[in-house]
Amino acid sequence: MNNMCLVPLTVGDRPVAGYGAGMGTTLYRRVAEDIKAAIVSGAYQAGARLPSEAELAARYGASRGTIRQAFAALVADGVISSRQGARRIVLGGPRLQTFNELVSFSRWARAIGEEPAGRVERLELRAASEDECAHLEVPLGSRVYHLTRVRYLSGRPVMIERTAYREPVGAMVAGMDLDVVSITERLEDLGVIFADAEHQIDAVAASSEDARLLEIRPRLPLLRERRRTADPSGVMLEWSDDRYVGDAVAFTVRNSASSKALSRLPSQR
Amino acid sequence: MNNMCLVPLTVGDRPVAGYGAGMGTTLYRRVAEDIKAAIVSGAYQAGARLPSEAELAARYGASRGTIRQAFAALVADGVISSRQGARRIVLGGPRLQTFNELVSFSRWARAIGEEPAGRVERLELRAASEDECAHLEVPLGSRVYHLTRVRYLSGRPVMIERTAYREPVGAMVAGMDLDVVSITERLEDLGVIFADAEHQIDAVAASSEDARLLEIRPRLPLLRERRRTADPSGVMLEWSDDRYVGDAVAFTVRNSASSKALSRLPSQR
DNA sequence: TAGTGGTCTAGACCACCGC
DNA sequence: CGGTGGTCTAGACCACTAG
Repeated sequence: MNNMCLVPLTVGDRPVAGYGAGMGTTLYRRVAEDIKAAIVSGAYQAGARLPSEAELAARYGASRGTIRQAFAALVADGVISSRQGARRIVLGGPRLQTFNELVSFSRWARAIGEEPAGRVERLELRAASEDECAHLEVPLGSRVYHLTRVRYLSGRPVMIERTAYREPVGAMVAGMDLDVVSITERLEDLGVIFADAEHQIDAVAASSEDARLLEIRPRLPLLRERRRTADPSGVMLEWSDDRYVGDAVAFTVRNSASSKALSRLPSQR
Repeated sequence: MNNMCLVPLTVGDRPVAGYGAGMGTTLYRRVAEDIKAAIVSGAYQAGARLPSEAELAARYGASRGTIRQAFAALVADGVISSRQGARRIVLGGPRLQTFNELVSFSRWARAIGEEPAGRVERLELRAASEDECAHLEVPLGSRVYHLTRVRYLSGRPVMIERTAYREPVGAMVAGMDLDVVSITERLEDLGVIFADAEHQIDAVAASSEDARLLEIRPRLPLLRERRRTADPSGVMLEWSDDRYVGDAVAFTVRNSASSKALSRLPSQR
């Protein structure tokens, strides 16, 4: 019983991605990585029963608490399910994305093997509307940067983003080569940290400007995502209205009795 | 320092809802409930710093691990955020819903103070399509129950649900008074347990049938939620295609680097 | 009934934040 | 620098599942 896929990696390991693994990573993250890798590799199919806590604890020379922490991360990600008394089982379905892939169109595009691109339609510094002040939590009358950009997936226009950036960040955005780079990644290079995001998703008909920019007919259904992103201390950084061509994109959410991260709201009026 | 909102409830307490609280509940759930209640009551505004683990441990006479478990539940729910070295802070925004409110239209409607209703358009037992067999994970040629129902919020039609139920469950559904009851709640009374759900959300144009049932014009944008729900052992119970009137409903998702439960997918084609 | 996960404790060391 | 959260241990008892 040595060459199992769940045996801890020894040397020269370079964890691919996921739980922030790396060289100086924590034990429970590595356990979670190993289990996830084993699932992705097909060693554990959907519905398969995973090893018990006790077995993994022995295999890694770790305490039970550490193994439980690893499993908890996988449950939170919707990868496995857990019930008292029974072995944990693998949940099928699409692989989930990292937080960063959700906030950055470019990162998401590359993660699914598509080539992201962007074309700036409008960039301006202007007084924020009342609505924008509320969402960005800045005083009335503040000036914010507005960016309107068309995003492409392998050459096809699939999304319009209309984003308002709060002041310290807006100035950084204004100085970028917006047609090429990922703003999110560029801002992170500059020390801006995106920590929490709140997404609101609904369906709207394409306006005439939407239709022109996306090269579709007006009134076709668009999937709208309005997003607020905050830094680690809770300061709002951006407020964005993104509209996807209806047949281009869908959102998926996995939830269970223990992990509830999605909410359904009635729209105003 | 006694009558604080975070002091553990003594006797005769009847926790309202949320973390599965009740009389014979666990300590960490009660701590989480108390904190959440304090946030909802306004004692801790968005951005406020919460008490430290050590302080709460002392106040509840609990160990640090238990308090951490309570905080972890709140982080998973997107209610608070957490970073090493700094006090936890309250995140603003809409209150999230329980898993049950997400799966059951009726429960959701009542939670937001609206009166749910339903009108059966069609109910039939027929052979499942190839697509349905795949989603319900039943053999090709299986028979499944199909239900088409229009759902109302305080008298206004806002959603069409087209649901396929896997066999053991379908028979139960067929025997219900579908115009009145919540199917989900009724099934739970009969011992069926909904444990995990996977939601896929996109935008589509209303078909002529959609338009007729929802009393709107054809081609208006609808928010479509396709949902698969499984029982605790991973057996698929239902596969549903729900379509909401565009300006009636939106979904919101809160995510952060530690809790990633949402995924964005390109649709086929 | 044996195995397994859920809850809880008491203590330890470290990394990070803010003063 | 002290306070704080992040990680980890070793052990205990209980509730539930499955054979």
